[in-house]
Amino acid sequence: MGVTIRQIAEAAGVSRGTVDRALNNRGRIKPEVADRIRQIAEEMGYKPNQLGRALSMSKNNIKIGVILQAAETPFMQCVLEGIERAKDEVDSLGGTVLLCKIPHISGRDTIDAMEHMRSEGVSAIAMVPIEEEEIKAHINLFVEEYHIPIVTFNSDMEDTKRLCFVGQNAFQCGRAAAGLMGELVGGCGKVAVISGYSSNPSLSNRVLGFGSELKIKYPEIELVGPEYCFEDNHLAGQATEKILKENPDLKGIYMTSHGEEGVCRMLAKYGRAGTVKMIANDFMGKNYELMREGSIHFLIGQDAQIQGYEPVMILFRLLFNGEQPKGELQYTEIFIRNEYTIPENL
Amino acid sequence: MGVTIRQIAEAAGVSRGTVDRALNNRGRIKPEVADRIRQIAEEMGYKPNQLGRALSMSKNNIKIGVILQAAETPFMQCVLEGIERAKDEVDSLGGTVLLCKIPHISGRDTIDAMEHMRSEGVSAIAMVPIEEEEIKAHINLFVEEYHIPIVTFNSDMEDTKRLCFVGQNAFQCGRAAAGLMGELVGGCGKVAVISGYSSNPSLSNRVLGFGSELKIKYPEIELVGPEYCFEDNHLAGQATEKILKENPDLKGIYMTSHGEEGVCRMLAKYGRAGTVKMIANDFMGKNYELMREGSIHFLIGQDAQIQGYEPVMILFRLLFNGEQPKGELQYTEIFIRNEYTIPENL
DNA sequence: CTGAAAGCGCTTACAG
DNA sequence: CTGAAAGCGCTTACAG
Repeated sequence: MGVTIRQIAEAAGVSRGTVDRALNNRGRIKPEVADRIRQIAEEMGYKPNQLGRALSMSKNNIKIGVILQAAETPFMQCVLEGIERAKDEVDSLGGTVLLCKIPHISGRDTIDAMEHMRSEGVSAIAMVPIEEEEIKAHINLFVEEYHIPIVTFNSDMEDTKRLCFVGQNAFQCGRAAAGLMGELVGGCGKVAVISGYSSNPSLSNRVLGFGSELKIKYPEIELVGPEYCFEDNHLAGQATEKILKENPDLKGIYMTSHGEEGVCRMLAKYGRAGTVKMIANDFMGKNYELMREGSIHFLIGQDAQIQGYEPVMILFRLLFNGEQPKGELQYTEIFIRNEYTIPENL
Repeated sequence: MGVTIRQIAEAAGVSRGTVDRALNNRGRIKPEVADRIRQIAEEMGYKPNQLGRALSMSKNNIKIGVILQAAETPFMQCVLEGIERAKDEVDSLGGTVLLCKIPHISGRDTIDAMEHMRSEGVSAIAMVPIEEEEIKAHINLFVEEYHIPIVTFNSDMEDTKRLCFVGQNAFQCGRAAAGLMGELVGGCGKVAVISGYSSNPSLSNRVLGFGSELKIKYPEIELVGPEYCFEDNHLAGQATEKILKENPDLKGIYMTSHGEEGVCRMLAKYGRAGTVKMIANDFMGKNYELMREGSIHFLIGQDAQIQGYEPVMILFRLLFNGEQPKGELQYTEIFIRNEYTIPENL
């Protein structure tokens, strides 16, 4: 066990309260005394016990709000697991997490949720933002007027006063896919991209990263598409069929969004599953299965749980210890998996 | 804030001590009373506050010993960071971690360290074992006679009474490399393996996994080697030269151990860097650099920090909460990285 | 079998 | 500017 505040108090011949004031710069203490106490603490190798600290501070009840968008999707379900993990941790440290799940995507609901959280007295908010001016203004309002710090996750909102962002670097994700695809097809031939929505910034950035890196590193690869499938298997299948018909010599497909199953089914129908190299995103749905059977060659993914866990913990550490986040952009790791590196518990 | 033991005591009309006895099955309580209290706790949604628990239990001072082997190597330095992280966490929860670094590899020193830890009164040990009968016997002695649970990490010691193992599944790691190599070389041609020591089980398992999976999935690939380089760059270069001379049509090299730089230098000398596809292990030394410059195509690695962190925390959770580890073999994730997925802080 | 009390290390009004 | 005391939620001897 370490040195305690009581031992320092005894060594310095003062009360514990005085030691506390000295060590935590709370003022209302004679500077010389404070200096002397700090020195003694230093000499004795004092390290504050977080347990005592947390228990004693749990009266203050740090309350953190979380707003999740599109909460029904499989990906967000994983993010949710991370949020729950953070919630348990915060709970066990005497804080509270207030969670608001918005089933689909709604700017109106988001603003309502923010206001609700404010009325509940949260001291900070972690949220998935939406590209709307009103939301942007609201984030700035909360941060500047109400002094409620905000962390964005999953999607960023760059030109706001948000504290930081936790999520994937989608452009880099696309580049990683390009690096893989280039090697898979031997650096030449036709490669197609199928994406979800042209309006979704994450997906667009994957497309952009993929295309630009192919052009730089594998100039002999010809890019087909992007086609859009609206994250729908049937439409993804149709897009695949169209691509296959127009490009019988197709060597690879990069799928930025959901709809993988539709693509694989169509490839199978044309007897091309496994020979057309396929790279997809995220470790959800049937993706592992499709990889095991050889239709998908690589999966690129993110640790969805971390996206839920970190934003909450960043805010907790800020409120509890005054610890600032490490950086404004906290990109999650980009995982590459092949059929041999599928985690066992799935 | 959650429900407290005091609220339950009031609701049940008993003392807090009685609630504690009921909820933690400490006995010395009338069964009916215990049942009723448990039911009330359930109804009120009681979740014990870890903070109060930990603070109160910090009198007992849980002490965990860690024995690190070959502590001077870069890999173990990363493992060490994980140990330090766990140590901080354990400290802040009122426990103690006693660390013993053995600079090289020594069975004698390992046993001395174990005895030292016992004399210091540790309640559990996390250690890197060595393939020696004496160590094996000592592990069993500690577990069975002294009731000091032991977790092995990095290397396992399967036929002992150790609680569990945290580390890489080396065979699977080799298979993952085979899957990558197969795609890199287009499923045919000559591929070589260079390893470190034939006596090291982890390295041998990588070689085995690589070879066996190539045979199954890419029967048209011809395997050259393994050659051994004793983790030395110069010897690795010589091995590479020999392989290149004997196999001018070589398409790929899988390097199971250190010595990557020597291989890459020799490939460059023969003008084959980048065209001979190379896969190496671990995110240390110059590996990222070699990947950025295109000499290494994929790196397979493990989260070294986790190997230090988890064993300590597994033991802490066991001693503090009575929580059993999830399984006997806790394989760390096998990471695949290409030049686009190099973490930013490196 | 049960309760009252002390204690873990820290923070925080309150009194002076 | 400083101290004495109460309290955070739990556990643990001790007394009965």
